[in-house]
Amino acid sequence: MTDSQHPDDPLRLDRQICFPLYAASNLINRLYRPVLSKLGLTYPQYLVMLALWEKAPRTVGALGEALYLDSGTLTPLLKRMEQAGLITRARDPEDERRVQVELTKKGRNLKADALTVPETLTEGFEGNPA
Amino acid sequence: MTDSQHPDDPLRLDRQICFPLYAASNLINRLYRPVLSKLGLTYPQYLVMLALWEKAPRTVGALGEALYLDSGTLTPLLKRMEQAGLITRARDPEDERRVQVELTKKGRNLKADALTVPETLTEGFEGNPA
DNA sequence: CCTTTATATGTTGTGCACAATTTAATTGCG
DNA sequence: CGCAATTAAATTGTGCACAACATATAAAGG
Repeated sequence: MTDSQHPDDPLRLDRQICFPLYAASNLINRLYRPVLSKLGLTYPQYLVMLALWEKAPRTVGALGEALYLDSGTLTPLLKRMEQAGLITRARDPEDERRVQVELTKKGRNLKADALTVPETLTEGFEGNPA
Repeated sequence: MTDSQHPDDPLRLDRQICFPLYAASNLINRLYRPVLSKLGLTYPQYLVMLALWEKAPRTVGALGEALYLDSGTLTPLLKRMEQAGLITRARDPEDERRVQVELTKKGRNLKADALTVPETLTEGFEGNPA
């Protein structure tokens, strides 16, 4: 109906490349949320943990570069993670402008639990009976 | 370096499918923001306008189905668009549970300006000198 | 009728995401 | 040295996005 009325309209929703990307990103967030909440993490917090499990300590700026996020997003997020006892935040004595983010023991130990996350999310795919 | 140390780690950031999707969605938002701000729209508001330019009036629920968003997201967003004079919100007399969202004249007229959005965003691609 | 039950939207609270601005520390450079 | 320019984070304000809950209307069953 819409198609026959406006076949060439560049503003048709089903012509947009970015909309499915936006919708998929929201969907991902919804899928991860119940799984990650068992670990006490949100999706962006989970990404920070992935980055830190690979390499720590890292500065706020280095985390932002890895995750394509700025300090206005990361600072409050990291403060919540510090409150949760997963990380520490400390000014770098070498350069007092920088804040070094380090894993706590609790933060390092969380990786063992996180290992089940990828498979939990792929359950139900590829003929999985669940 | 990370690869040689943890070649099989399923939690490596560069093994995640969802992370590039998340990062791309944020990037899209950043790209659209300056272009859409000239129209007085945010990206989700732009999607609502696309949906309404195709078919209006629509209920809040129908918009949510089209855009994969719930009422907790849409209600305040639609109120801001109503404040901006782009839409009207009115209870459906047929079924008072429903709220019909209709375009105002200003909202309909905005489509002419929005037609430049897709090409503005693709400038710089495909050997475009800009 | 009249009481469930379902449906549609709104409200509240938490947590991003980002632009714009601010603060503070470091680096140049004359 | 002295001071402008740069860099790194933090702050502020706006606007999503969603879960959990609340409200109100409508439909359905006895």
